[in-house]
Amino acid sequence: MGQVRENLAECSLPAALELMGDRWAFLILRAAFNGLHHFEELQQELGIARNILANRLARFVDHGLMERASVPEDRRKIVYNLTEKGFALLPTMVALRQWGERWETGSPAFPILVDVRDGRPIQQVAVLSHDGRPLGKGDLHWALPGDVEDQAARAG
Amino acid sequence: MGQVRENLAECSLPAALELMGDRWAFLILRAAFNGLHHFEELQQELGIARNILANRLARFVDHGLMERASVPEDRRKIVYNLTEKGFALLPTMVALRQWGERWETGSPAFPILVDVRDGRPIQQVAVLSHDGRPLGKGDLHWALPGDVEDQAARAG
DNA sequence: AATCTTAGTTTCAAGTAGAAACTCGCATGT
DNA sequence: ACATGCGAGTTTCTACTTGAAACTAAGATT
Repeated sequence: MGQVRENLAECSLPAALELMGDRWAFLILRAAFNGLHHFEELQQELGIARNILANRLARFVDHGLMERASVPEDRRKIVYNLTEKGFALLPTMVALRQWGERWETGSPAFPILVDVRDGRPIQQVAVLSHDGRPLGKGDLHWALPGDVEDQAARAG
Repeated sequence: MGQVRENLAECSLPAALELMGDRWAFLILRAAFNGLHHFEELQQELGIARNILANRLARFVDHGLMERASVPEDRRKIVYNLTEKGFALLPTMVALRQWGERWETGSPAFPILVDVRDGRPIQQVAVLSHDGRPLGKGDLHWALPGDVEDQAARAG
């Protein structure tokens, strides 16, 4: 992989990490993916401190990852639902979980994610080239604006 | 997506997050992907406090994400290199960055990652079915051990 | 009316992050 | 050989964050 020393701080990773860069963020997200929508459910399932959970949920709502609505049938209850933006973190979450399975816990944790159509397990999340080849260690390169347009022009 | 309330804590996400669940972990990783291998380089590039950097590097080495070696030509210098395990976090990191580009900073940050062969930008990291279809909100389901083997047997 | 639930907030102790100064082995210039 | 500088940390001390537990305030239940 090439060396690009300029501009490392200007990418969107820091922005993403400001929200997701703590121990609980992905765990709350995963619980939400799994159909937990209420404060008490989340708190008990995760074992997170109540103040921290309240703080994180508020942050998620502020940043548009979740929507907070009260339930009409029982107006004490609040429902937290993932927005499209929140759901868009699924690939990241799955990638991290798969990494953990492969390299930390030593493989297939259950439950596993399957395609609802055929019940088959999903693929490993990978970095793919434009035509779908999986890209590894030596296959990647950082490019600046000019480079990419040149290449696209040459290719197309 | 189905509801699986049992067993949420038994998956590998918490294990992965113990290592990667802080603000700096992915930034250090990314810097390493980008060819920064020395303490001072990392410290200056990231603006991280020296004690925290030292602590994180030690943890990465402990957990086998990086290898620490001293440089023969200048024995003051230490080189930190990603192991296979560390490199295996690339899809997670790229997924998170792409999410940030799409939803936080509002798109194409430079430099971008391209395939070194043809110079073309990489695909969006996605969750794919066994046959390569991208899977979205309603397409996923959590399955327990028995379910999956049944399906595989039925399909194959 | 009394009690229970849900979703928080408050309080305070303990832990972690951050900035700055310090150490220590090694290299370099003279 | 000696002074100076550098690379990779460590120490110290302050400020912020986390976490556990108790508390609160609407709204539901009996």
